[in-house]
Amino acid sequence: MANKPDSREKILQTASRLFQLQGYHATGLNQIIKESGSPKGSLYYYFPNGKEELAAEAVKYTSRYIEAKIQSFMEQVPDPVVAIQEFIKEAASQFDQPETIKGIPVGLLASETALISEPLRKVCVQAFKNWETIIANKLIKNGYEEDEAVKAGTVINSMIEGGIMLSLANKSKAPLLTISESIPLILHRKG
Amino acid sequence: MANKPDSREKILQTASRLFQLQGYHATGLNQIIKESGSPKGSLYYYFPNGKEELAAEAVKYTSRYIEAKIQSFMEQVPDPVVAIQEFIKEAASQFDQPETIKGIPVGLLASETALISEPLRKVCVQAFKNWETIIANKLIKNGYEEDEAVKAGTVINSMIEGGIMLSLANKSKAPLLTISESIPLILHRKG
DNA sequence: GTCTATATTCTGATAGAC
DNA sequence: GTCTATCAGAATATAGAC
Repeated sequence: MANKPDSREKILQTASRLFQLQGYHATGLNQIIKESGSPKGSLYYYFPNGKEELAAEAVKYTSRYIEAKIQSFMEQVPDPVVAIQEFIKEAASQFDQPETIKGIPVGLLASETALISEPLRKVCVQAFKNWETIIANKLIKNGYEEDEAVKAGTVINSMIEGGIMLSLANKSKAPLLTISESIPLILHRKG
Repeated sequence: MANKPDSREKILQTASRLFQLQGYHATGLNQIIKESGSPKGSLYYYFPNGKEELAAEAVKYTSRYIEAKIQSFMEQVPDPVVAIQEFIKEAASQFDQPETIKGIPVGLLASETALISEPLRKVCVQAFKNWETIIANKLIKNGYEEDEAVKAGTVINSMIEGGIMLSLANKSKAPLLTISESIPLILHRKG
């Protein structure tokens, strides 16, 4: 059980990176198979439903990565305000120099496909929900009422996604850092 | 001076609508000329630099429209918190039923093109800056310190753009309404 | 099962008729 | 100046060799 679907993994990894960076429509299947080094036949063998299926799997792949990262910050930093701020600062750091930008989670792909593909829309919605739940659970664990925690999760997720978009457009980490500064305002002490 | 560049205006109007709704890469020039009823020759006559120039003009066109709308809310509602909340609620209303969705300002196009077209990136950045300035000026007029007002403008703009994205993906106005509820937290009384 | 070569459609762009 | 017909290339997808 050592060398199983290594080719599938490579395609998925390359696709995830390119979809995040360029979006759905700007990323061609030819580019994916070229950069991953795999032939096009493998792509349709592993993802019989073509681009849409590949993109859906890529979103799940990216989502799990981000989930793990958020979870890690929440577990390691006791104060939820500081934990969220540290996560945002880490996300901001990549916008320092344009050539270091690695990806724009799934906001871009979600916007592109929400009106044209139900399967893709649903995996994006699920990704957002998972992230928001991790944040909300951290807040609940720290004394927040459930309803307030869930709403705060949505607000913080919006701020981060919007902030990533502004940082990308401005080629500057400044917008995301400003967002980070405002987190204490959203999470005023409750309990 | 009655029937001047009526054809140009029609192309621009159709292009603006489609770019907002579908994004840059998903919107073909053929679709624009088909829906606007104009021939392709006219498009390249009025926009010699092709798709990129047309998209840049479309962003400016959309930006002016949104500017006027924000300005209108800021002038008619005295309290800045209520004014911003009313603007967000109006933006949210279109996500009630999917078929009524008119557009996603410029966030989608900005994300798609930030890394591949400097001219497009710059017009998007300018649009964001204009909107943020209108909000910041309203806050300054109501006793906010300039530095705080500018930062609040960025935060609110991020929340709105992120909220639009979430509402689009969820096909629900709920995320934007939650954003609206959280505006008082950002704009706690200062002066 | 893995991969290559090809089919079909559509893209942005242009040349040139009127 | 206004528009039509067409270009070369890229898109997704498939057929079929091995």
